[in-house]
Amino acid sequence: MPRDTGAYHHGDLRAALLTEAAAMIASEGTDSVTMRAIGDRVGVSRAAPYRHFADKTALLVAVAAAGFDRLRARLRSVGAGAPRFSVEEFRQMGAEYVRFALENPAHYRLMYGKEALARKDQPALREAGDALFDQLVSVIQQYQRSGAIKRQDPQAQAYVAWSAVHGLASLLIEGQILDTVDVDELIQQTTRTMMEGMRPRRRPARLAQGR
Amino acid sequence: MPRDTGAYHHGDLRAALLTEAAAMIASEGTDSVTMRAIGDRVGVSRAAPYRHFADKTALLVAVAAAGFDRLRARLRSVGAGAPRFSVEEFRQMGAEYVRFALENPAHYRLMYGKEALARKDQPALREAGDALFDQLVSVIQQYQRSGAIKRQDPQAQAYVAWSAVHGLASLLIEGQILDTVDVDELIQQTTRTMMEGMRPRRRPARLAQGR
DNA sequence: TTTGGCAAGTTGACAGCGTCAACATGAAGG
DNA sequence: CCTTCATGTTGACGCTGTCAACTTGCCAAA
Repeated sequence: MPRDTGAYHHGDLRAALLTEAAAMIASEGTDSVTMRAIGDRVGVSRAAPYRHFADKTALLVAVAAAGFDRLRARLRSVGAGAPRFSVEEFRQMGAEYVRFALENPAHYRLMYGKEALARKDQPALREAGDALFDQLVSVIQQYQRSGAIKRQDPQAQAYVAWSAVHGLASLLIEGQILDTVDVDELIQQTTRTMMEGMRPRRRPARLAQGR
Repeated sequence: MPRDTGAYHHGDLRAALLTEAAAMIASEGTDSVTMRAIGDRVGVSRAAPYRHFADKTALLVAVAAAGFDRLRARLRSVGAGAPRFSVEEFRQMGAEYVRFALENPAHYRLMYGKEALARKDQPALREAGDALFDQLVSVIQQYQRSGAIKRQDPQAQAYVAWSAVHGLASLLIEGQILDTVDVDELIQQTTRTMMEGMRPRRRPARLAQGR
């Protein structure tokens, strides 16, 4: 607190860069993040970030990883209104996922965009993404035990559910869905259809699977 | 064929640029497409493309639009093996959609990437995308008449189905899905779950719609 | 208390990028 | 034959990410 002003060494430049980058992404889009611009905003020269990140991609990857953490935390505190392990509660999680994307479109795009291709090289991003996915798998296992959804490979089921909400989020974010449609309604219908498809069939082996 | 060699005027530069851009995208990714590089490949200077496209984005948008056309044509010729309007036929369309994305990852990414945000300004892209969507809606209407899926707002149902396949395609393309999973199996399960959720309930008004 | 080393920040420079203005060329029609 | 104009070229500009070389100031050892 004392010598912050005019301090030659910044204090915690790494954290400041992450915060500022996230702010710029939210307000002006990822393209607005340049090394010069972010340096100016934080009060530092263009090359200073290279002491903390190997290159611009590494900086963006770190921001993306933080996004996964935020999303995960948000999903964990969902379903307060609905009964535990109810179909409704699971639907609410899906809806919350889509809402996160709609509220943070540029950030969401960054999380799944092509920078993410480096995830194999970027352990931070990989771990953050895996943590989110693992949480989904474990939720699904709980729902299977409660009988709300089919007992199948939970990992595969997680991918299916993830596909549904991620697909809807992407289409909405990228402007592929007509402005005339009611977004909340569409979210409801998507999550409901997905749950309907994952629910156990009434009489398992009657004529469900022909041949 | 006669005066192609050394011709000052190129002949059909616009078409050549589209072809070459698509080739570069497929083999080296969209980032490899620079005005200078594509000019070299086609045998023309860096500024020549500006006689045919307002800027680089316009060129990429045109390539993306061509992608929508290809995808649409491909989907139209699906389901030869399965009975008309069968659940299986519809599933095959979804699977084919995902396969297109897997075979043309960079192109698919371009079609739905941020360049697409300009689609409101780019009539060509908008029309190509809308044409694909309209085709999906009309297919859904046919399936509704045949009784294979629920009779609901076909447009909303189209968005739901689209979300499922687009989401799966995106996750696969961006490397979010573990290498250990069987991709074909996952495609099967995703399309099957989606169809299951869209299928009419056995006794329409028994306890399906609570309240 | 002095001093030496090292992490952290700065500046200058470079190549590559998209793009524009000015210029050149050549095919087509009077 | 000459004019016209779409279509190409070249030079230049500002912006980008990044690196090398330099500077600064904190911290620990003597």
